[in-house]
Amino acid sequence: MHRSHPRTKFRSGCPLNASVEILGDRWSLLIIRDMMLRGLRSYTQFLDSYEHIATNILAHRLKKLEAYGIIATHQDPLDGRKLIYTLTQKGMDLAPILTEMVLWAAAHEDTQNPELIRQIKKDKQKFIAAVRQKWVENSSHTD
Amino acid sequence: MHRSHPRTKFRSGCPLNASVEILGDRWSLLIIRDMMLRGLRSYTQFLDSYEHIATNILAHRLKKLEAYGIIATHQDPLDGRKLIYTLTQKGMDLAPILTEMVLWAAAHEDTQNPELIRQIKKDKQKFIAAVRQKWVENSSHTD
DNA sequence: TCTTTTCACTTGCAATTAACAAGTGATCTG
DNA sequence: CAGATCACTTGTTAATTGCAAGTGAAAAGA
Repeated sequence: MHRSHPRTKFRSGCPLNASVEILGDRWSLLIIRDMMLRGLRSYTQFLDSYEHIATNILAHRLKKLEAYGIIATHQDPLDGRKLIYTLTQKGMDLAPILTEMVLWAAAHEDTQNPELIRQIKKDKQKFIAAVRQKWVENSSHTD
Repeated sequence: MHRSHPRTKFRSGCPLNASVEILGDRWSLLIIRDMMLRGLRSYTQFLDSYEHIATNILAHRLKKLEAYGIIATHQDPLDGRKLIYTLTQKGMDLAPILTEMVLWAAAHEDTQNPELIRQIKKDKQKFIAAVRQKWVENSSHTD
């Protein structure tokens, strides 16, 4: 493991295509949401999240996200069984994408969490800054 | 066809989850990019695009995007064989998401199209406004 | 007019990926 | 030291994707 980068090249050089190849599936962004907005950090926490990802898919996605440098894995110093997953800087830089995706769905689909939407609409940049600040405070970013 | 909405409900009420369920695959956003940034409007044009989508997948994606109200389909008045695919307002509202995805990949992956990236970085809002203006001018939005 | 080409697909099949259920080994807790 | 918890792995089945070929309607060319 701990490949710094996957071996396959992208289908094209288009930056949007790169994003789609890295993030374009039904689970990756939800794992990142759980880390970024809900502060989740462990395998079982992700398993127990709203949408109920299958355990083998979760394992694969965590490996992929780590391979792309979006998350980092550390051992819990207090519990030898536990692993702690954290967002890297690259992972935190996904905040604007998640934010825009929340706004789009809130505007065009029937969704919940009006408080989150209200907060983002009120001041988008402030929201992103607050999320980033929380990450700076909580993380041991040795990555 | 022409269902106004797919019958299945989302896995959760989270707005990000809705976006992921609608857009989270390896092709949808690329079709939207081709329409939004490259002005493509027909089936064969999408087939011939950079990443070479398979024809059956393209047909499925177009149906899905239409079912979600992201694109609209019209007959070409000058050619009975041709169908013209256009973005709806809901589809145009994806511009900020695409823009942020381009910026993220440009910052963290090895990508091409530096001119596009320069333009977006220079003034993001102006870029989005220009894309939207082009759509207003070119589209027959009877949707 | 009649053949060929273009257009938007569909169909069939193989390969890949996702989802579900159960199990594993290391570690911790009571 | 028994049972629970942790982060997974290992089957197996279902669904999706990708590839190649084909189809029917409409247009263009000879």
